Amino acid sequence: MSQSAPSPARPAEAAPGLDRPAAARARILDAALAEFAEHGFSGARVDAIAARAAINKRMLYAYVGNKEALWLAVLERVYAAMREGERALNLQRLPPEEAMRVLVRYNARFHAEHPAFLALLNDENRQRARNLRRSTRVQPMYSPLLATIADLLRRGEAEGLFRGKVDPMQLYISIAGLSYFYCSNQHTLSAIFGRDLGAPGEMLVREQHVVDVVLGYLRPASALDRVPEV
Amino acid sequence: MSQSAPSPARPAEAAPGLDRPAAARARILDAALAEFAEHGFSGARVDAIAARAAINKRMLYAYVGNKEALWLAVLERVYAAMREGERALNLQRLPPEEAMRVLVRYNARFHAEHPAFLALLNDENRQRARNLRRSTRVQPMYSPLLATIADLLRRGEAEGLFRGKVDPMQLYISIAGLSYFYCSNQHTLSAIFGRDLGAPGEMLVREQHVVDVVLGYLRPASALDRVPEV
Amino acid sequence: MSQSAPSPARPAEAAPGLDRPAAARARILDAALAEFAEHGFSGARVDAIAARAAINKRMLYAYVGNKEALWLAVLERVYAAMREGERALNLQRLPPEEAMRVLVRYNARFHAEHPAFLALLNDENRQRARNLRRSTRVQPMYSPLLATIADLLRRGEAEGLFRGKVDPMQLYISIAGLSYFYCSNQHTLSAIFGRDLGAPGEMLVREQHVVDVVLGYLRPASALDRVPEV
Amino acid sequence: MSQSAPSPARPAEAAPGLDRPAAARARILDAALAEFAEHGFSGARVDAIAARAAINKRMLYAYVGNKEALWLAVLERVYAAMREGERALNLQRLPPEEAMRVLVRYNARFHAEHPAFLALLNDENRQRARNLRRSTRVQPMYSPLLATIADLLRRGEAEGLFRGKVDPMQLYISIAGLSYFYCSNQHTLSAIFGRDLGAPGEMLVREQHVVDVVLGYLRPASALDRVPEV
DNA sequence: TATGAATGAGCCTTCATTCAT
DNA sequence: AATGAATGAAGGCTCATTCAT
Repeated sequence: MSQSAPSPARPAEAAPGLDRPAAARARILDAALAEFAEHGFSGARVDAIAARAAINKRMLYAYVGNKEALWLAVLERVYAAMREGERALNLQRLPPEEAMRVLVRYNARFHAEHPAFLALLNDENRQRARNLRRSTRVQPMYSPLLATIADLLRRGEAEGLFRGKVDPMQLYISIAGLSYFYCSNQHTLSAIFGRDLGAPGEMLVREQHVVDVVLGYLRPASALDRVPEV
Repeated sequence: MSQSAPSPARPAEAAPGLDRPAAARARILDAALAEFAEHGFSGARVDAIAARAAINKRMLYAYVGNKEALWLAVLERVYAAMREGERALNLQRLPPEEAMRVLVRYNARFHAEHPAFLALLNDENRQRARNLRRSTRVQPMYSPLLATIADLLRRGEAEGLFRGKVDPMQLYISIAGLSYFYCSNQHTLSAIFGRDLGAPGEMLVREQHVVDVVLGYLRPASALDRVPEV
Repeated sequence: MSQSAPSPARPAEAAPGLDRPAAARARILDAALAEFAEHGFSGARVDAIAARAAINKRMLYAYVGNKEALWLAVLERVYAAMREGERALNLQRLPPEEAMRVLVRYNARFHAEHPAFLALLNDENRQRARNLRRSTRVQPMYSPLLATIADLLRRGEAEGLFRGKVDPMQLYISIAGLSYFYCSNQHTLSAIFGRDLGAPGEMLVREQHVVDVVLGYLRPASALDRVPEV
Repeated sequence: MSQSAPSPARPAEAAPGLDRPAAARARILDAALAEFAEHGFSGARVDAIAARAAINKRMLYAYVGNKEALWLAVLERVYAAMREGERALNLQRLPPEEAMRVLVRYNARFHAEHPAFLALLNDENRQRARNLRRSTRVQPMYSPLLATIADLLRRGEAEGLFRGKVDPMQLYISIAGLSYFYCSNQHTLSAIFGRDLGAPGEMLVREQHVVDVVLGYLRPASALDRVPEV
């Protein structure tokens, strides 16, 4: 049909705004993310990725290089997505306490909604970040985040809402860890505690708990009259 | 037969108190833990495990069955070790705040000192706890822990030291997550933040931070005069 | 079309005296010779040839057919070049001994300067001359050569310079073999004898040796007063 | 049957004097030589080698390592065979002229009877002796040969049979080259000259020619009365 | 004429597992 | 109890060749 209608606007492809190669590359990365998350790096099968992406295996290699390059590309893309979401929160425009709550909830939900990302990160850590260390794109994403958090803490402390002397990096790691662990280890935890921690209700409970922990921790010693509410 | 005849007279083995098969089995599990942690389940090589254990590959199969059974055996052993350590803390004999501190620090150190355990758990979660769910040994280990924590929280609340309405399981997951994430993701975090988070000094800083977060969170709203000290 | 219109006015091409297709074809053959010589027929990559020739792979197929046709084209061209050089020596105009020396030296230098030709021939022989046998162009090149050599031998014998009963073909094969083997097997010989036989000085020594062998052999039994000089 | 007759002399194998692994290894090398000679290194198929050797592909890798190691093993074995034959000629016990004739004929026949060796050498040279250079076993085989030839030349010169100032290495390369080229390039030469140079009769003619060339060349200037006979 | 994308078969290598002793 | 040899099925990657434009 696109042959009989040679409108130059539509590049003969379904994917909107992407030419054929770019669309194929995107399909490949999606497929790879899924496969890697399900089976880990070693367990993932390039054939399976090609099949998922509905692309010829040879083209996959033409587009991405090899399994390792594919891994790194996926990793970078997913890091970028997470950071871009954080950036879009515009935390600096919110009052400190609300900003903190928003950040915590964003993290919790991102982790809950992107189990593949967690799986990927875990395997990358098993390899001692061998691939990520080679990337020049990820590290620069994180200094703005730390700056934002530092600013938040300063503002909160100035307003008497937050305790002082909190290291932004440690705090960020705590925020992330509180929901990361719950999501990443959801299956073993469920098995251990005999409870389905992946159920929607349970996720919400956890999210609230994480908010409570973070804000509870940040309370200044003198804030007897303030309790974090929902 | 060697089980029914624990005669200490036969010193054909180096391992003290273990008969030959038991020693071999132990060597196999050690080797498997290391190999699995380094390469993940799929990446681990049965040949490599046999070589590490200095045992014939055929014997390995005779002792453990196959790769999957090996995985589960390793997993159970490591869970048991961790829980046994927690049990030995005898938290119920300590005052609530100190008990909490001890529990948090134990967790932090266990995670720091057993990276292989974390790697194993991550891969098990990637498989949706397929193997762990089959285990009948691990789940029973954890109800006593939750009971202990619940008791701790009750006592702390009664003494006006802890806030009320804290879910023991959520708290335990938080305690674990705060140090788990830091240790498990140490390499990617180091890459991202351009800082070696595995350095001994950094580990201690983290440990203190985790203690602060947990106890800071647990402070009751009215505890204006209490600040967690080192 | 560019053949029927050899207007020198259209300078759209760098190659002088060649229209576009012919220039492309020449580039392809050069590229193929190099690639085939380096990697052998099976090891040569069509992609690499196209890249070396700076031409689209599809065009390569349009111009030459396929890998095998390409091989034959290269082979024929290189045979033709060698024979053309021999023809241009105009041996029949020289006195027999000098003519022989010139022929021997030409051969030696051609082999030394065209290692790719040797590599090609070797691989063609491995295939039992499968391709060359299909060629109708090469065989006719060689009868004039044999005639020339036969004439040389006759003249030399008549003048009492050469021994009699020498088969021109055997002699030609000997002349070729004496330098071919040295050049073609230069690397293994160098390894075996622990000496770099490819060094310029060594090549000259070899060339002189080959002249000595051929002329020494051709001496008639009664030629006590003649010694081949440099 | 070997089970019911546990005679320790027969190692349950058909191959005489070889245990199972050694026999398998020998079969592999034979198969590899044939395959490499027919198809070159790149064209040779490991599957085909395994099939020819009637061995499981996996075992082939267990025995030899990989394709390259296989190549080198074959190369070394064939070099050793050739040199061992030369050594067994016991040239130093023969009068110089006869010794030379024997050496030349041995070379010619070895080349004629081992086309696979030639094919192997050609491909090794295409790779610039990449593998052979790594071998520590081949080079030492050749110094005794050169010493023998040098001794031959000395004795011949002393007896007034050979010319002086002949470099043993150059002479050896000439001897080899005269028959190597004929054999190695037999198929292209046959195609070019329209004659089957591989026919038994033709081989004998060539052999005689090579003897004539070598001994003809070696004649001293004053040896008017000596002509090399058959 | 010229080109980027596509393809199916095949290659080297490795794996978890079992046989035969 | 213990071992070296064996195996069939993949797995990552590449190739010569052709399609669609």
